[in-house]
Amino acid sequence: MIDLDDLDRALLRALSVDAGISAGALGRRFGLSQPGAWRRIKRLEEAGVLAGRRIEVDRAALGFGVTVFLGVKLATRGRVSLEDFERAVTAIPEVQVVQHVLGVFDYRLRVVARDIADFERVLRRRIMTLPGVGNVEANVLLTEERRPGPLG
Amino acid sequence: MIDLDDLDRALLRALSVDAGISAGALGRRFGLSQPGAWRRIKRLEEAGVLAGRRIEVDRAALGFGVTVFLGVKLATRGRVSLEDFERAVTAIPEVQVVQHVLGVFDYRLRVVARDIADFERVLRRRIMTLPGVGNVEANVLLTEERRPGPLG
DNA sequence: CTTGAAAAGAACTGCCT
DNA sequence: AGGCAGTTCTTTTCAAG
Repeated sequence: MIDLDDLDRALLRALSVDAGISAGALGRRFGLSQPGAWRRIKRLEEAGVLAGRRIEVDRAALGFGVTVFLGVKLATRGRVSLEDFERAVTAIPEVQVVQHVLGVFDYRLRVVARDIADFERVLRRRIMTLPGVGNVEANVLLTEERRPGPLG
Repeated sequence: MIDLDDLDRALLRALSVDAGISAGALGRRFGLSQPGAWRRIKRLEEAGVLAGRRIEVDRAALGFGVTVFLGVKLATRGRVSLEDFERAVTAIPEVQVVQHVLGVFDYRLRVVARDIADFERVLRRRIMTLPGVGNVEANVLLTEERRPGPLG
């Protein structure tokens, strides 16, 4: 667990908005030289704070206009059912995120579909047939806003 | 709404795992020249499919070991309360994601905290005091797995 | 920490098939 | 659409203050 100074936090915030900025541009923005900014970024990567670079895919542009969050409560319990469920849910292409959680539900899923009719097909034929599924609760995404979050 | 061929899908899948791969390396992997791969990536960006490049920050490495998903039902209704709620919730640094949803809840929040005691502080002093908050439901994150999802 | 420089590599452009 | 060759820019490493 490393702790960052203000400059590290500023760099992480800028990279959270757009990871495509060059080290030189970042340095100019925050009063550092190009190698100076570069070394700080490298240090954050080696410390594991900067865990990776990912692209953001606009699902709506690909015709997947519906995103649904599902809370899933398993009916059966025990170690076996968790593994069975995870293996089966991972095989569904429409499932984008699988979160094992503690609380009212056992799992939270992020599911994408072309439209509501397509989502109903996924729900009935894929989700409800998963091994051990009990209660299922759905929330349809309207808008989503990501924020930098706390950085130490 | 553009539709992709197999090569576009392969490129997007590879970039979903690691957006740091160069166009040259991608081309070698899928039988394209460097400019060939580069032009496809550029086309995906201009079509809006590749919406951006983001970094992934490991919150646990920064001392934020607890992630909680909150479902929030507003008590009061109407256009005003939605905007009030959104403005207030956006000002909480621990709130990483704000999702306006349809269903049992009105909003879903992703909240990070240092530990459970810290989360309780955020919940009592920040979340429960938000304008219009009614029912709140919590799920604590254990593990999370992201998958490429469908690409057309 | 900085500047400056140099080598390697990646990004980008034009022309051609 | 794709490849080849060349140019420009960034990354990456170095020396020195």
